[in-house]
Amino acid sequence: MSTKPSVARVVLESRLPQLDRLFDYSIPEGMVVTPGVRVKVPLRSSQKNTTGFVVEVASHSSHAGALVPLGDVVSAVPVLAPEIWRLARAVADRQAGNAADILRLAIPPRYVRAEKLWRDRGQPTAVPAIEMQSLLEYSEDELEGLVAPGSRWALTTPWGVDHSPAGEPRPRGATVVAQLAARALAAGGSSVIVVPDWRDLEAHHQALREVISDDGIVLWDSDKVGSERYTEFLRCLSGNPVVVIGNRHAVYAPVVNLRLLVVLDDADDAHREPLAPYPHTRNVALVRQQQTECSLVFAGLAPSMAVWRLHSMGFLGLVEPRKAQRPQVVPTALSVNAERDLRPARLPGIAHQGATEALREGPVLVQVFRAGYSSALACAQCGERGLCSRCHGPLRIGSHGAPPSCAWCATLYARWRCEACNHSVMVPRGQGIGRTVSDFGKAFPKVPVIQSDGQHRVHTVSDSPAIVVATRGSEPLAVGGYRAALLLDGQAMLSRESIGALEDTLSHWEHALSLVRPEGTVYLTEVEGQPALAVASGKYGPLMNAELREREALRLPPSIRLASVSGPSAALTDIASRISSLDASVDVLGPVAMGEGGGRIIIRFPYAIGDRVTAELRAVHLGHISRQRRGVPDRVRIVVDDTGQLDEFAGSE
DNA sequence: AGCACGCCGACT
DNA sequence: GTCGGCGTGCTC
Repeated sequence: MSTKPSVARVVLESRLPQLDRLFDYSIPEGMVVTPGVRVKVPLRSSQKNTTGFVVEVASHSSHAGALVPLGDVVSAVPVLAPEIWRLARAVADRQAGNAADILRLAIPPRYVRAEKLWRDRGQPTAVPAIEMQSLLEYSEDELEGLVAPGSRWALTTPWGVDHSPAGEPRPRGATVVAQLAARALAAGGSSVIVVPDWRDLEAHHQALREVISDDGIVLWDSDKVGSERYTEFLRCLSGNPVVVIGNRHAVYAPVVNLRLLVVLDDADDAHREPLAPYPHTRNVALVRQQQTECSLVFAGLAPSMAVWRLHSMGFLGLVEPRKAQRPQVVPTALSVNAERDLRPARLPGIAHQGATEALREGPVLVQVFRAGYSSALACAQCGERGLCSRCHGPLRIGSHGAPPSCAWCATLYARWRCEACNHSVMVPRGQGIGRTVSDFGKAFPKVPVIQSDGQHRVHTVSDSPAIVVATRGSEPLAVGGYRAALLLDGQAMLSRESIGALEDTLSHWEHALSLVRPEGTVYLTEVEGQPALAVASGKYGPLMNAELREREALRLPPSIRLASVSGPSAALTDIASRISSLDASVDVLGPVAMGEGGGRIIIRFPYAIGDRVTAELRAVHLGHISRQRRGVPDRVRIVVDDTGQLDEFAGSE
């Protein structure tokens, strides 16, 4: 009997939970098969060939039946690194989903041309140039500690704006992260930096390029065209340590010798994976850190609830900037003024005065909540809703200057008359950004007003006096830093019916603060109590601890884990009973009806029994697949640890 | 997903 | 007697 490897264990690229296990195939004589390569394999039942990845080669199979020979090797490039396979398996188990779905996120589609070019070019020989700098805000010990193998951190990034040699402004935090990556690379280790959106990607890429030469940087950008994505992916496999900077899928980058894993702004919605099995970057990163013993850094201006929980448990160390470049914050809620003058209705006197003074020297930021120009319209005279006379759909303003149109049937209304009072002027309903812009234009007639929102985002503003009205998240960077900022809609942001309202609000406040000069002043209107105290002092601990205690009492995340299951009602009752019989600490909310014969339940369970619950969920899911009747379209869908599901659940009740 | 296997009603 | 309905189960 020969002992040479003749069996390939393959994970199939199939979305079916029934096929989410390894299949053994015999390796035909003369075929060169290494772990990680993509292969074509026959599946007897579904006559068609599928593809898969070789996870390992062995000399014996534990499969009782005869082995079918492997089809073809698609490419000799081992695109599935053993480390990534382990990660995919663990993440899939955690999410009660299948590993192939994770691999779909982790391994970009193959481009033959890109692969040829990469192979012909060969391995880069030069070691990337690294420029390490010391930082004002953190000691050298702290920086080294942040990249120490096996360590885990919540890192508060500094406020303020840095500039590239070309004068491009960018958040100071990007400089700090770049220095961490430089230290990891100098120690011979790779870094993976996962950021929420393309703006952060650009800023961090820029900061990295200033300290690490391009051959040491991999840009993992899902917005790139496929061939470029594949090229960058292959560069991770080249055998040399690199720094990968990218958005959420970059967390799966198959780098060699991972030393540092950074997740920026983990509370940002962009870290929620919209594809099954919906793994959140934060959770993938936690699994990967556990498996590889790299250092893990959750970086941001304000901690998320989940990160704060891990910190308060002692699981994450906290590192904060030493030299606070944080501007002074004045909560104005206690100094409400009664006089009526030309100032915007929402703006207290002290903030108005501060803005007036600051505007003599430079730009002032006004942060508002509503996204975009309030799209719904109402009669300016009587307030009646603007509705389409044809189909009764809501009228909207699309772009600036364009006439109103119906959101349903797209009829244009160049000349509109209110049905109630025959008035001819419409205004946005509610407090849109357009309203704020016009209010400030009236209150400060000599100063230009710049508007930035989701649709029309302004990247940077100059150092000359201007009022910059921006929706939260769309604040332009000011070249010289803002002289002052007004945070207008804090109360509305805080009182949203969303579990993420607090952390989201804190992070947007801190972001606005970070764009203001250290000697500037930030005025926070309307907000009182603990949130106002926290942002004024910059000490979030008491507020976060209180919030955590409350969530523990209410059994809300992140103090417990969540799974939501939607599907046919019969399946839900079965799943609910099987899961809740697992342990007394599990409880089930619902079911809430959702459409024809279907509904949704929410399962709450403690972290300690997480593995058992997700494994059982998977087993129950499989059971319901085989019982599924044809023609019934609503399948069972399981979403694990997505707080957005809780918001939707609350909204549907 | 596909596809085969398998056990009950109306047909040459 | 058989052709074929689609419920159930398997895929190395």
